[in-house]
Amino acid sequence: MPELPEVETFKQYLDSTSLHQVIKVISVSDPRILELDEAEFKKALLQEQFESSERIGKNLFVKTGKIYVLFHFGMTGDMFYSDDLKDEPSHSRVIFSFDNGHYLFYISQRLFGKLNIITDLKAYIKDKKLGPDALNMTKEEFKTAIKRRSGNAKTVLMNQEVISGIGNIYSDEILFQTGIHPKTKFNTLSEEQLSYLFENIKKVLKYGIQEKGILENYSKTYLIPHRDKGGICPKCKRSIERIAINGRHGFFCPHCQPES
DNA sequence: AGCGATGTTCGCCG
DNA sequence: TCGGCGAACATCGC
Repeated sequence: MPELPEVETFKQYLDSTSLHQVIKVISVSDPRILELDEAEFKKALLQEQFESSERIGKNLFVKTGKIYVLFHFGMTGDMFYSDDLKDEPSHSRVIFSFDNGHYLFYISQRLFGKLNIITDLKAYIKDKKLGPDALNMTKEEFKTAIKRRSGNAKTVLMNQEVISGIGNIYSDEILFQTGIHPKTKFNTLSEEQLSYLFENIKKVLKYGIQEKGILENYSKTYLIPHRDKGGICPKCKRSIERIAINGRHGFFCPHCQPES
């Protein structure tokens, strides 16, 4: 599921369900999801509580005592909270059992997600070269982040070292709403286009959060509901096209997003 | 049966 | 150094 709006939705879910409960048991059904030794992971968290969480891009950092647990969701991550083990979802990989009899399931169908323990958040962000959070960045941070970027617009938006949080689907939507062709060289965009792009990044991501990342519910005026073969542009009613960029498939409207 | 999927990372090449 | 490209990771559904 997860780009920024989905991870923000997970954050709100975790904050409203899983804080301030002592972790009594951790069950790891597939250790490949852990970026560290399973014993170390458990040692760091057992008898601790999740106190608060912080999201940066697609990363969710959950604080316990003086460390953080990093939840990364890959392409198919999810979480689920329940008071009954029988509710265990398919592809649940790690289960946190709390002292109030509830469980938090970390789900990852394709095992592209990762859990880790982070002792120094600032150092981790620096090490990963994580760009400013796409939702929370200021205009100044945005301008600094994109300085001298010459790659195509879609690739730059999806580069987590430039701005963090935007993935394949939302980059398409943002470029669609801004009227920029996905292959436009970033450093050819005008000041005006950049301002409009900045506004639309915020607007689209906020809308996604408001809709809890449930793409099926998105307004038909968005590109997202039309991202399939035979899709029709909601603005001009012409055909949506699919192109390969950055090892992914992007969708755009050649009429509303002309090549410059 | 084969392809592709909301992500990240690495190696190769220009 | 940057950027484009392809592959790899692992699984499932269309």
